Amino acid sequence: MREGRETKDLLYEQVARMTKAIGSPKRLELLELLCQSEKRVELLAEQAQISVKLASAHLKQLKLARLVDARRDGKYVHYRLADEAVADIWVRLRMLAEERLLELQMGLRSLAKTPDALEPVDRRAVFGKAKRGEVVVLDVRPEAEYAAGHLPFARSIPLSELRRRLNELPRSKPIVAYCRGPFCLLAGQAVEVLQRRGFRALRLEDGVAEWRFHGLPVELS
Amino acid sequence: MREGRETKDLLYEQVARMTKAIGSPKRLELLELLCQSEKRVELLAEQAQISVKLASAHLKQLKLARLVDARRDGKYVHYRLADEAVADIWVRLRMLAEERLLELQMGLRSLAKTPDALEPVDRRAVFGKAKRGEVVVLDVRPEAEYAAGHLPFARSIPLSELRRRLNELPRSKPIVAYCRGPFCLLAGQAVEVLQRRGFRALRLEDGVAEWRFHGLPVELS
DNA sequence: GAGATAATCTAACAAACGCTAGAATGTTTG
DNA sequence: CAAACATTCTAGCGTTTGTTAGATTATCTC
Repeated sequence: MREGRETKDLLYEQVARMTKAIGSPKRLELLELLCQSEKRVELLAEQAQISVKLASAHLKQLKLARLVDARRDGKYVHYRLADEAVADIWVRLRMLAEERLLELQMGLRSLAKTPDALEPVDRRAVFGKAKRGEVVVLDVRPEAEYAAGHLPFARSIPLSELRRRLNELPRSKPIVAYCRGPFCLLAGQAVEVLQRRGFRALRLEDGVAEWRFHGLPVELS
Repeated sequence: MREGRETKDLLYEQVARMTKAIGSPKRLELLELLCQSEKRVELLAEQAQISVKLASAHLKQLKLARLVDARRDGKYVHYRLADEAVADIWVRLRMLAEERLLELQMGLRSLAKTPDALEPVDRRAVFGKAKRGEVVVLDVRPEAEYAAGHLPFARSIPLSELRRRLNELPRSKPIVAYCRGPFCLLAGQAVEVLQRRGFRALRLEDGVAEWRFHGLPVELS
């Protein structure tokens, strides 16, 4: 069975090819961004804080590994995840790393500037309270991402507009802000702004990918 | 928020570190082997058909990424998966690659020598039939792997002993053979042997990791 | 058709990786 | 304590990868 080894090598080789494509910091960030909504290269580059050229190169690799698809629209090229399962794998890899890598846990802790860390907001409880109107769920991502999918009962106020639009928010209820997920800074900054103005605000670490992952509904619009 | 970028980079960096460790053909093969049972370096090297030195180097990387743990026992070092979730990720990555990479599908097809490929044996149906004694489920992996976990109602006859022990098998019922999973050659070879001797035999592509993954029970003993 | 814009391709280089072979370590066994 | 064995460490190699910068392609707009 000498021929078997070669086929076997080919099989693992293919899985490795795909996994390697996932396994780069920038490409993981790009995938996370694509979990929010489909985007053009330039926007991806800006949001991942890399050059357009580099973004393009990374996206090419992701496409070669069949993790994303590209679609041309005039002079723009829009990229999107090739499969729901890619978002799922991203969330799983991140969770496994969070659970097992100390350095990651420390990094996350340093993101939560209010070192309370206490009561990691429970997503099902939030869902219930949002449904009954006991809290306001606030999506602080750019509006296009909100439109592509958001938590049920969530309102959209992008972080960039938050200071201008504080009057839309109630002081009577707690505000639960979320963004792209645990690695994203937007919700943390939003909570900071809100708390400084005297709102009762806290962060939900989930993004839509995490919400979906845990079997909770996600709304389009 | 200049400091935010650095922390963010660190976070993706960590997930990438772990993912990179998974993303190598040999290390994937080693992980798959470790999904079966804990093993010593020498055995892993032999089963993955690489040198002990190389196996040791790869295992070191897996350990550094906290994907596996090592335990010294006399002059041997036993490696095992650090977490159930690692097996789960392996199965998921493999399934995603199977679904999306053409080269992989072709490779798999060339493994199934009987190009029937028809009726990909349904695992739940097998479970039911095995329970009712309508089929014999046969585990053809080495005995130690069987002992560390096997499908319910499965009997163990390692491939290496199969020719000698054919008399233990009934000719009246279908025999369903399985091994380490879709990439493993053992079950295919067993089926070939059995069919040539006039048994009704077919292959179940699952291994215990796939079985577990799909929420079916796995027995110890 | 000229100029502007979005994205990709090419070339180049340093850094990281996969693999091999030789030396070294730790443990058991006589 | 010496010999045998399992495993790891070190050094070296060719290859692949991440990144940048310059040239190129495709599309839109005037």
